[in-house]
Amino acid sequence: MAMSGTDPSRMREMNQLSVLWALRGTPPSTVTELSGRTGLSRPAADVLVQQLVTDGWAEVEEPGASSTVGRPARRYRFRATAGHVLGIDIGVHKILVMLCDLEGNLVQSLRRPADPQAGPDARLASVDQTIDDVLHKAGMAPADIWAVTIGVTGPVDENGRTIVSTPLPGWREADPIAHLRPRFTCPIRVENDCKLAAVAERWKGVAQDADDIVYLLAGLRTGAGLIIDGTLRRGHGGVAGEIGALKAVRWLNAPAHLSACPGVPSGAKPGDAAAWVFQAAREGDSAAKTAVQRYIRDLAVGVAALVLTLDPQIVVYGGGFSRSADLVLDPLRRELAKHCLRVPELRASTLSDESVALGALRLALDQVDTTLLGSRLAAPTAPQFS
Amino acid sequence: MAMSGTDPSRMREMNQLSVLWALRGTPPSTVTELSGRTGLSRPAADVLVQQLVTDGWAEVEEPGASSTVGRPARRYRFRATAGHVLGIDIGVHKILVMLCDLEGNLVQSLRRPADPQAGPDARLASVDQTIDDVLHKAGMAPADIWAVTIGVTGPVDENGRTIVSTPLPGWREADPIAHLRPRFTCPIRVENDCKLAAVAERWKGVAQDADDIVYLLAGLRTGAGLIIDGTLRRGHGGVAGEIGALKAVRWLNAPAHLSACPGVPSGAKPGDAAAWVFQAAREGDSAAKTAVQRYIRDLAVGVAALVLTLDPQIVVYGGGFSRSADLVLDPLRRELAKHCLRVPELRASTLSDESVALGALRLALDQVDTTLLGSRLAAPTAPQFS
DNA sequence: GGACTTAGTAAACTACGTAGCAATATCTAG
DNA sequence: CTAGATATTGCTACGTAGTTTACTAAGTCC
Repeated sequence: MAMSGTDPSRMREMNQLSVLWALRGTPPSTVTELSGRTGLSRPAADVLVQQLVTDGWAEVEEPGASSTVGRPARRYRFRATAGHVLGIDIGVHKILVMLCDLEGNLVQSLRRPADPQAGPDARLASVDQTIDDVLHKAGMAPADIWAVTIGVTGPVDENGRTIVSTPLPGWREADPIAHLRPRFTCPIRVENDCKLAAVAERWKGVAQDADDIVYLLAGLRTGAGLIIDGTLRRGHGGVAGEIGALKAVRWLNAPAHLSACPGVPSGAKPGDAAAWVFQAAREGDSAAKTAVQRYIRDLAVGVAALVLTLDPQIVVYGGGFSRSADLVLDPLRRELAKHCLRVPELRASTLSDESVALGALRLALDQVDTTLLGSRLAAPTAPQFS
Repeated sequence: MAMSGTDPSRMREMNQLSVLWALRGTPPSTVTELSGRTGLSRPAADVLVQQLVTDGWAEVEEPGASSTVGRPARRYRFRATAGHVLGIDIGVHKILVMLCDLEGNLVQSLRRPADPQAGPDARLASVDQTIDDVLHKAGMAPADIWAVTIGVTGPVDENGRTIVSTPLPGWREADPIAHLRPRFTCPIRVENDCKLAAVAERWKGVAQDADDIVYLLAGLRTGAGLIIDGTLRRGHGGVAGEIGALKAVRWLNAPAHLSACPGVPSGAKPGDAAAWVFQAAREGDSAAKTAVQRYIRDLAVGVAALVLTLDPQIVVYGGGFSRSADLVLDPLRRELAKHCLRVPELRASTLSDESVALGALRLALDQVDTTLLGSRLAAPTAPQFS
């Protein structure tokens, strides 16, 4: 709560930021609209937005055919293409790189299959290649990128290194930030995939209306991401949400109920096996129904621990298994009712497997917002370092 | 992140607030010091602080014998006695009312024993009496009170009513805010005792340096209060931290290990029994040592669930049993190491059983800060309503 | 008495708000 | 179909508020 004194030039800076924020996320606006949205007078909004245009933050749209009475108004819009950010999902089976502008409009997206056995060097080389392709197709250079966020499985420390365990072979030796640092001058951040998916769900998914969210990444591995008071929570050491590590919470075994179900086609990959069980349960196979029930019962204990701890508004069921949410949501809700004092709303994710990369984009955009548009308005160029 | 436009008069208001915040929590300051602390020029700080004096927010201290070279400076100080707040702990066995000024200096404190069997009406009548006594001894009227916060056991909803269960007989029927509303015009708030104790620990206890805290109220009942990113978290429905409700977390049974210990003097009250067991364990009694060990083992599961979920910086061991922290902390740390990915710092509370009332004071002060000293500077009088 | 610090005051600068006027379009009446 | 009324934008001039800078006066210690 430490406040600091203000002088006229700072006031102007704040008002300029105010106009900039009023410009963002809206259709091209007239000066009068900006004046109304910021609470500033029309002349003030006018000079401020013109300054934004000369600075490169905004663009003018000369009046065309007007639809209403009165002189047609010149319109201004946020120059979202002044900068771009990258969101990267480094998964076991795929690498996904997304590129969007400052308003979050997707510009380019590229997916490459990855060898599950590949070591960190090979995997990072593949990431490099995918980034190159995306930048090339978008006609951009690394210097045009203002922020990069990378999602990986497993807990991540503040330096972007994976700490405990991860299904990516040898990944604990990898240092993705050091690897990318020579190519990018902008901030680079690495974050856990569950946490990024949670962020994506609040940005473009089913949790846009909530500030307290527990996100479940349900698949062959189970994980969680927490958003509290609208902010992604990493915890003091970056391992918030890792309730699955508790022995009483059998998240490691929960998906095993599915692959152990009798009747699964022999030789099926674990992911396919789970899909088969869900489908069989949907068609009435009693063994499959039992397996799903056991899976949900084990899953519910961990969810209940998260819910009892945080009392969130929504629990989002995401990840690979969210395709089978129709089978899971109602029984899970019933299980939660047994454990919890107050059962939160339960929703199924509608984002596909792009959620991690989407969340990475959002975090990169947040980085830009705080660095360039936070309390000081900087020039519209790539910020340096991290 | 919605910013709003500013004009010169608002700028002055902000600067006045800035000076006020620079004045608080420091010894009486000269204008030059204020100027340095706020970043404002000396003349600006001068007129602003003089305005604060005429408004009643600050007091002048005419220069006495100066200790340094140069003309002795007039000093200004925050008028902490402009308003006061009440912090009330309604417990099973006691009622504690504390009164402090706007800087948190304790003015008056009064404790009354309470009948554990007393119903809500009798208990609230006793609260009324204690409030009256405190106000009388301090020479104040209810109108001098700017905020009231009450702590009770059990989960509390946003209207101050106890939701689920509570050891206070019949308390679910009680409506403390409605009861006190006729006497006070200021905001009244009711909060769970664990949450308040957590706040107290960060204010005056062992967790002043941390922003992510799990507070453990360990006694005959076990509870938790969470502070995340420096803010007390209630959860969406006010039941955050109630991990003890999970069946896999046997917090309800954990203290029973102590009272069930063989050798406990028959007829001892549960609290005395626990104290006896701790003392016996300290003296080497093996049965007592086993009982303590079992207690800690059960306690640790719930703590681990909280820690794995939130990854806090510190866990504070508070409540009635914190007197025996010497026996608990090390074994608890070892248990946590078995469960957790990262073991946070474990500290024993040093606040006595005043922690709930202290936390209530702090929350009431926070209320005053946001209402009167938040974004607008109001006149120094009691705020209205809640 | 000199050095150092604070207190108080006047002038200059900056930024916003209001008022007013010209420009540009649509609507309506004859 | 044309001309006036109406409405909205674009722009400039002026007044107000607040801060900074600069300067003078005042008080204490060495």
